[in-house]
This record gives sequence, structure tokens and C-alpha cells, in this order.
Amino acid sequence: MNSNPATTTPTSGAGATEVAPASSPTFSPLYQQIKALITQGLESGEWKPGEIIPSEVELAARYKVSQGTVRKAIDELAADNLLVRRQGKGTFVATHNEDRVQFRFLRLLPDDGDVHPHVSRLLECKRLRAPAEIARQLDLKPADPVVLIKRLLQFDGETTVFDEIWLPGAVFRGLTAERLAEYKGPLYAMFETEFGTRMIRATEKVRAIAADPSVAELLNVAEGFPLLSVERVSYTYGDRPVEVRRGWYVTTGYYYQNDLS
Amino acid sequence: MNSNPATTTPTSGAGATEVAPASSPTFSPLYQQIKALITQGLESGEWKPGEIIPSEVELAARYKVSQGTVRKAIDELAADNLLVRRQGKGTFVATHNEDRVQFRFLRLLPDDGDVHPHVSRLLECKRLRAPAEIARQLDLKPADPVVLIKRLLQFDGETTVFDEIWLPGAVFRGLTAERLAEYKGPLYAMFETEFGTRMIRATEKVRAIAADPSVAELLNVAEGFPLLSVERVSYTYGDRPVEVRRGWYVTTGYYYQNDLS
DNA sequence: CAGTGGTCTAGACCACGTG
DNA sequence: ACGTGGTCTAGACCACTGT
Repeated sequence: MNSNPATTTPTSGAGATEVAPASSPTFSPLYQQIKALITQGLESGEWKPGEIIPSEVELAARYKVSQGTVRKAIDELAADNLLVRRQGKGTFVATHNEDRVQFRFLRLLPDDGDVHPHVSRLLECKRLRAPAEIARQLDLKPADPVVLIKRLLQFDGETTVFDEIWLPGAVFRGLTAERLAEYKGPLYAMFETEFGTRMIRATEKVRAIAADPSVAELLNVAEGFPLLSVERVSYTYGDRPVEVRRGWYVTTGYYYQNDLS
Repeated sequence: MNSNPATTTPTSGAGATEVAPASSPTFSPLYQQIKALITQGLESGEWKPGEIIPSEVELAARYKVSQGTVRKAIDELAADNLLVRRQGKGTFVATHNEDRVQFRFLRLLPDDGDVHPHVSRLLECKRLRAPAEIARQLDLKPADPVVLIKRLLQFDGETTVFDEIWLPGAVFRGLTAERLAEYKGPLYAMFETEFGTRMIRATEKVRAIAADPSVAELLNVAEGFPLLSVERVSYTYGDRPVEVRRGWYVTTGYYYQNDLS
């Protein structure tokens, strides 16, 4: 269990009977090791999104640690949005499917606060060789195959967002315009259920830019109109980048919401 | 200690000897009550920003609970950035002064990733009666006194940000242009040390807009130039709003950073 | 009722920082 | 050497959800 350099033998540490925290350089707490083991189970597909994972008592037995240690590991994984606790029921693998919190990755809200469902209009879905910049961001070799998706989002009938989405071709083998068109629900839900790739976190760079002619036409605004430019890189398990997304947002009647805390 | 409706008498609950969790409607965990008590101490000024608070053992004794319960309360307060734990030293009240993480509230970063210190240029600081919209956001009565600060931020010599900052006059009594000019360091550090008001969290609404003539001149850009408009409302203890800030950002060579997790 | 996560306690030992 | 927070355990009971 304990993979620290100094300790492999159970000692009398911490009132424990099975394992003991190491007492030397590069000390790693037991619960972090458990956290890594559970993450491994998620990544390997042992427990799939939406499914329940073994109870705390079971995991404690499996890993030969106390329930409290498993609890702390799960606590952190839940804080990272990898797991979801439900009292009385169990602990579940987080999913983009039934989470009513799908707005974790879409920060554009209407000024009047109402909840308008949005509609996606697919423009294009093609495969090509990665441009240098995209390859760099996706951690691919230049000219590796990638998928490029272009789409519009309409909020309440108004065309508000234009997206260019770049995905590694190797991971998204078999992704076609047809399958995209068929699928109902959020893109990330599809990626998760159809391609086994779950988006964990993302970083965004936001800028104000002037609409160029092509984008202006798509979004029904004048050339030079101020748009929000949003460059997103999304990561999956192990902090591996698996999506680069460039969005152009019309922010009249809508705003990009952010909470600093 | 326990303020639940059903329980005031110590029972034999949870292996405890002093208190017990309630067993009825509107149940509130002990550690949350402790959390509230500690927050109260912060708000009342018993422990000031930068100071150390009593050790976990001391607090446990004071509140007649176990150290583990105090620990959980402090854990959450640390997660909320109200406290800072330092192993071997103690637990401290968070401060905007010596935190090297002052970029929690300034999300504008240069494209090249370098760390350019920014310089503030005060344009104006006057007192007036709150416009209706500002009064609403600050939870004041219309025409209540407010302070309005206008300033520019220069990054590496370039004028990049224009800010209009609205503060409740009652709280910021004695805030003048002179005192602002004197003070070195972040604005929030000054608010904290000089006016006893600590900013805890904020929400921002970001939009792309065209520069109007007056702002264009201040920022050295053409009229109509795309700017990032950032509307911030900041809150202090008890989620009371104490600042409304409107910022205009030039995002050429800079971007607004956001992390979705 | 049994099983799950949630709370609480008590006590041990470890790692860190400072005398 | 001592005090601080950090980790780990063991065991009890509570709250919630299903059978």
C-alpha cells in the first residue's frame, strides 16, 4: 500500500495496525495514495460515469486502511468533481449526462437571468492534420490527425455563439457529422459516453476582439462588432489536454459569468 | 453550544461526553456551529487579518468540542480563503497584504506569461449620492452617500485598465484622494487595514463592448475599439456587498484568465 | 430493517517550525 | 524539547434511502 521509499513494512505508526506513514523525504500521505488508486479505477473504466463505486467500508477493506482514510480521499475527489456523494445511497462517478449542473462549462448567461435552453446547429465536422499551434496545445505531433467541428449556438432563437472545436483524431475515431447530429444533449456528455473521454477541468483565455467578415456573417453582426473571444483548453484524467476550443460570443443581452472566491 | 431546537442537554450521542448532534428537523452539524463562531470572531475583529488565531486544542477547549470538530470547521474556513493554515506555526487570518496570491482578484495576464508589476494612476476620488443602480447593488437606500474612485492601471508602462469603483460612504468614511495616493500596495489591502473591511469573494459579469469616446481617450485606443467590460460586485463577511466596480480592459497583449473546475 | 454516507470523539504518532 | 498543524485509526451514533 505505502509506496514511500523509506517504508514498506507495517510499523506501529499512528496507532495503525496495517500501514504507517513514511518518516522520510518525499512523504506522501496514505489518503493521497488511496486517492490515486481510486482515480486509477476511474481512468481505467472500472467504474464508469454515472455508476456507483464500492462503499467506504468496502474500499477500506480492499485497500487495508481505515474508513476515515478512504473518506478523506473521497472527500477530495468529490471536491474535484470526479465523484458525487449521495447520503444514504452511495458514492457515484460524476457524469456530464444527468448532472443538472451542466453550466459548469458554459458561462454565458442572459441579462434577465432566465434559463433559456440553447440549441446547437452543426456547420461542419471534418478530419485534417493538426496545425502547429493546435498540435502544441493538444500535446500531439505536428500533422497528427485531428477533428475540427464548427457549430453555432442559438439562445432563444438568437445566434449567440460560434465555436471551433479541435479534438485529437486518435481518441475521437469514428466521430462524424452524422453521429454529432443524431446525439441529443451536451457535447461533453457524448464525448463521455461514446468515446470514454471525460472532461475534468478547463482553462479559458478571454479577450475582446472585433468581428472579422466571416464570423460577423455567421453571427449576424456588423464587421468590427465587439465579440468575446474565448480560448478553452480542456483536460481529462492525468491532466491530459483533449480539446481546444475557440468561441466567439455575442454579448448583447448576455454576459460571461465568473465567480472569484 | 448546540443551538438546535431539539437538543440542549448533553446526551450520549456519538461517543461524546459534552454535546450531541440534534436528532430532529433543521439539524445543523456541530462543526458548522463552530465555523459560525469562528467567523464571528473574525467579523468582530477579535482576530485581525494577518494575526494568528488560537490553536486547535485551545479552540476545542473553549468551545467544549473535540479537536477533530474544530479541525473540520477550520478546514472549511481555509477552503473559503478566510483562514490560512501553516504547519508547525499555527492558523492565521487571511490577508490581502502579504499574500503572494494577490492575483485572486486581478485576472488580467500578459500573453507572454511574464509577471509585470502594475502601477495605479488615480484620476479622481469624490463623494456623492448613490445613483439608483449602484444603491441597489450595494444594498443602500437611494441617494445614500458613496465614494467614487476612478483610476487607470498601467502594465509595463501601457495603460491597460480603466476602473470606476463605487464604495458605501458610511463604511469608507475618511477615504480621500490623498490617502489613496499615499498608500502603497493593493487597494484591497488598504481597505482591510485602514477601514476594517475585508473582501471575501466577488462575482464578475464580462462582456465585449465598443469603446465610447471618453474611455477611448483614457485608454489610448480608437473610438469603437473592442474592450472587455468587467462588472464586479465584491462581498465581505456575511455576504454583504461592499464594492461595485466597473472595469474597461484593453485585451491586446493581455487576456482575462479563468479556470473551470 | 439494513446499508450508505455524515458527524463526533479520543488518542496516537508524524512533519514542521522555533526555540 | 516543545507546540503547531497533519495523518491515521477505531468505534460510536446520526441522518438519509431504500427494502
